Amino acid sequence: MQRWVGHADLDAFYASVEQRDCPEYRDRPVVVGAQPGHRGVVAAANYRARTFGIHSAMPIAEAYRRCPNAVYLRPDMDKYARVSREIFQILETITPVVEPVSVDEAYLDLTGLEKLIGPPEVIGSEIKRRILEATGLTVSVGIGPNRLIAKLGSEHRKPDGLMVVFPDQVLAFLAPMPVANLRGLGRQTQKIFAGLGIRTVAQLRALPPGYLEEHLGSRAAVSFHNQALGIASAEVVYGRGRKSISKETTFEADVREHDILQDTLHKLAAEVAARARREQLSGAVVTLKIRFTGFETHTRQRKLPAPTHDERVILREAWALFNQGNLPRKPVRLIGVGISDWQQTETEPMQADLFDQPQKREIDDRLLETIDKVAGRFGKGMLQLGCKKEARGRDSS
DNA sequence: TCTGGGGTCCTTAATCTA
DNA sequence: TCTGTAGATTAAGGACCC
Repeated sequence: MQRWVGHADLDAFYASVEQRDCPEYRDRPVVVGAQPGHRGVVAAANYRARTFGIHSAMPIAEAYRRCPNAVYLRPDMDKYARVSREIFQILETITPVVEPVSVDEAYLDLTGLEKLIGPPEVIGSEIKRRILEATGLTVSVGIGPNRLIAKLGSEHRKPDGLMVVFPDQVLAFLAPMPVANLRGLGRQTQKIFAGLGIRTVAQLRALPPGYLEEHLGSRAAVSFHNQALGIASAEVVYGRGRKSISKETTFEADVREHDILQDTLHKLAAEVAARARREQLSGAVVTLKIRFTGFETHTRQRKLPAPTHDERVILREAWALFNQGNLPRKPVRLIGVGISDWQQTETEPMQADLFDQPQKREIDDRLLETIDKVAGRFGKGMLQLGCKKEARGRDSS
């Protein structure tokens, strides 16, 4: 059976949501990101703003220079997350196998849907129609025999595009593309390719095997060589879990004072811990990220004897990493903290700040009551089976 | 010149362990 | 018991993505 992978990518997502919600922004350049006059970059720019040369990751001061008349908005991440959830629900009406990449992007396994919905173009149109009708937002869709082709397809016809690449069209589709379009090829690698005089995928494909390896190492060489031939994974992973939670902040002006740094770290640790508790995750590795004056960035991490989602533990470890003595003594531009390396705890520690003693007793009593009922109904064997299944981790359970 | 925030994955080196 | 070594784990940094 022919494998079909879809890639759906919302157009200028943050800016489009703001424009949809505020009709007076229609026909105006909209830039979502930092406020002009502050430190920060562009998170999203609508297509009108892009005609001024504004693009995401551009310093906000530069964007303002190019277009002082644009609408400048701070991101409203909660709102985008709500819209995103709505969109993912719509995607799941097409296929249950949806792999989110970010808030505005997902891969879909469309294999075998031809009999149900129709040929790939019809499936793509249906995705676009359902999202537009329900949310008022446009999406670009690429469909191809694997993830790479699907992704390049959705990029190819942006905005509001639909592109289907059949297996026998893959090589011709890729050939004229700039190598910069390939996955995992950023600024550094582009410099190397430019130095070698390679601009297009066709040129890359024509290189003798081994040549790339000398300049990029074996792993990257194999990856780019395969991509040039259109060879990539067609696997779409449903419900891929996150691997870390982190929170960081850049100061308006660089900071020397330890009390400000510690206070900030405390707030960040509390947010990380709260998010971890909400998602029922405990991490055994705490990471401190710190950026000094001059953009010099360091990370320090430490593995804990037991996983945690307790802000006090996260703060204590992060502060200890900061004071280890192996970091420069310079003013701090950015500070951040994260946890990772999820591990199943035998018994989740109950948060002292969430429940008082009588509440804890009540919860314990009700828990024991429930266990008795379940054990009575299904027998101990079933109860143990349930516990084991749970212990395998939240993804599999 | 100016470079946010939240992530993933890879490479390399040091350290631990069998 | 000592020593050398291979493989696993940990830690740090960097490239890349959205």
